[in-house]
Amino acid sequence: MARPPRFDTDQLLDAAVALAAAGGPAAVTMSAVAQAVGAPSGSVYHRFAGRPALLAEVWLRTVERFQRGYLAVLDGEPDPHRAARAGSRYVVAWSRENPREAALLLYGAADFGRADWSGEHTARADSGNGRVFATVSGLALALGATDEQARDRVTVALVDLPLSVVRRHLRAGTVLPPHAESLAEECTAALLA
Amino acid sequence: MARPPRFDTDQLLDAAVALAAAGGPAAVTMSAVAQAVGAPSGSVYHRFAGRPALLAEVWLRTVERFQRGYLAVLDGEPDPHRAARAGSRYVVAWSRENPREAALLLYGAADFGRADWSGEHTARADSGNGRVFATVSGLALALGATDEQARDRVTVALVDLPLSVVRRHLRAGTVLPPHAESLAEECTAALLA
DNA sequence: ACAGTATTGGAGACCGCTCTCCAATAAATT
DNA sequence: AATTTATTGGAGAGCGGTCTCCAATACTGT
Repeated sequence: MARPPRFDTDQLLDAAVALAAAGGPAAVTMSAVAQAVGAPSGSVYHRFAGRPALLAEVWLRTVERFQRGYLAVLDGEPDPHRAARAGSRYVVAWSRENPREAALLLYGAADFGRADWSGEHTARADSGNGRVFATVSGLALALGATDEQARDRVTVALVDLPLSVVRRHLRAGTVLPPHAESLAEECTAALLA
Repeated sequence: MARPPRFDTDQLLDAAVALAAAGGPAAVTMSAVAQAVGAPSGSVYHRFAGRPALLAEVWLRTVERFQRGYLAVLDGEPDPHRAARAGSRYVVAWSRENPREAALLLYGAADFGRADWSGEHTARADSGNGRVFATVSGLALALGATDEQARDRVTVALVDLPLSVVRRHLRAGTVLPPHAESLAEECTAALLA
């Protein structure tokens, strides 16, 4: 019924991921993506309404891919301490397997122009964040964290700390050391003890 | 001997800090800085050789201001455990007092165009990082960290973890909760126990 | 074979940013 | 008062990025 596409959406987003990992969100321009896959700029604008839409899609695809596996790990383990350790380890392992996409996540949605996103895109972002927040809150409750500081501590242990372990390596573009998974797991366990 | 300056270097750098805190490194353009202080673009180019030089100066001034106090705290306390706790607390307290400059430090030198810096600027950056690295290494030794994983754990406890505590609040532009200092201190202590 | 349609391919207007250049200006020195 | 010098003030060229627009294209269903 129509001419088959030579450049599909995922191919363009893959190029955008590579550009962002190498040069930050600012390097993700419509022309750079077009040039990276050898497409004319018209093809890029055919799939994305504009640069904000492209940035939103590349951010959301990446963060949703990560969250899917992360939530599966946290929900798949009934014991909260073991769930926390597995989650921490998962963050590092996922970053090792997907270094370019992990480098993206070290930035924030704001760096990807969240202020210019459409309502649908911001809603998708909020929805994903809400699911993670709910799961972490449930885990914090199971761990007996009642006051705000204790809940913040669980958040640090589950989310921020494993990201810290990988941050310096990803930013430098070097591979993660072999012991990174166990380091993150031990640190998380130490915070929850 | 000459006409007195209406716009001095620190004034321009202050404007650059505000712009970076609000919109990231990409928002720090020569014209934006000029417009922020009401100066013509010529005045900005009179003080900075170009955009890379401006970005280098704003990054280095900020990171050096932070490191000065941080190293003083770490070196001022002979007991390594107490030094670590004090350092962790200092990171949070400094961020509370200097939210815009702290928001800068959440980015990396690479985001401020380190690749385009002059030799002098990269040398300054390396020198500061080297001093911090030396101090943290000395502290790790005093804490009995022998293998690489143990030393990484000290680095996480001293540097990455307190930064994680403040990251989400700074990125969101909200004030740090009152218990942030003690949260960071307790987490650091837990990792070093 | 034919018509319909999504997609390509690229030209070009528009805009903001970088950087250069130079005359005008205002203090300090003699 | 004359001279010197750092700085201001702003105009404008050049460049790269965004976005629009439209003809050409290549495939699908009938």
